[in-house]
Amino acid sequence: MFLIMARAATTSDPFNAVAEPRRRQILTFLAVGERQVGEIVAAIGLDQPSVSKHLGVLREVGLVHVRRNGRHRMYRTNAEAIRPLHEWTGSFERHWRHQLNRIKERAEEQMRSRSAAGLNASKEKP
Amino acid sequence: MFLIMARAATTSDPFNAVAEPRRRQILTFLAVGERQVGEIVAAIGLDQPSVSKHLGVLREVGLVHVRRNGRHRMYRTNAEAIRPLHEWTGSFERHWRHQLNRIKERAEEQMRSRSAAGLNASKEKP
DNA sequence: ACATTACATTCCTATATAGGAATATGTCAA
DNA sequence: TTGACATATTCCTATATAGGAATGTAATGT
Repeated sequence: MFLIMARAATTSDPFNAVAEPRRRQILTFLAVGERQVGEIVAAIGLDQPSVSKHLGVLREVGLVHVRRNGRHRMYRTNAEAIRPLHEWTGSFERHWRHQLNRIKERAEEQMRSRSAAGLNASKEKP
Repeated sequence: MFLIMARAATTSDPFNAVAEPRRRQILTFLAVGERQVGEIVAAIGLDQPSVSKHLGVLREVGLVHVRRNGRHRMYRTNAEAIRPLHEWTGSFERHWRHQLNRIKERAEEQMRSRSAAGLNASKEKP
């Protein structure tokens, strides 16, 4: 079917879908509650067709849910679909905590060696 | 400078950089400790130039750090750079918790109404 | 100096957008 | 029915890849 893969489709998974800043904006805007497309257009400051297309992508990966209400469509963020991203990034949490600890430890060691070298010569003012 | 924006550059921010599955694989592999390129190639099962290019992208957005060691280059994941993604996705945590609560509540209500309707007719076995 | 090893970079191409413009679809109101 | 309004979809185009092939570069051993 595909000979070469230029780049993964934005519709293939949430990771690709949220790579687009406007879509992240939309998700944040729709997280607080249901909004119709016109409201999103007004809030994001993008033309209506573009917003509809972004919503289409978000729909395909399940990041938003839609409900028809007369001639309006009420969109809302499906936070559940964002959870896998949170969990993947969270798998690195212990590593950044570890990195921070190393930095802190080095800083403390510097403090100690400095005060040991200068004794009370570096007290209060340089 | 730019007339139209086809799609944000992968080198522009971590969100775009981790949109690529192979790069997520690499980040996971490099999270446990320093590894040289050859080891990544062997582990990921991608040709060396491709791995080097992915590493180039990850380098540009600060997701990995490099250290030269003779003719080898030791790469490691910079977990700190993943933190913003974790925090952005985490901003939706209260929403998915809320969604889960609503689902749970509805399920419980169904249970109640079912046992109320069937009384003890639905006990143990259907 | 020279071959070898370990990576990085460049060139090429098919593909997947993202935005703009224009058009289609669907719904309500008079 | 006709019209107005709210959204979605289609067509077009410049752009940014991702992978494959080939090449460039730096460091080490002899």
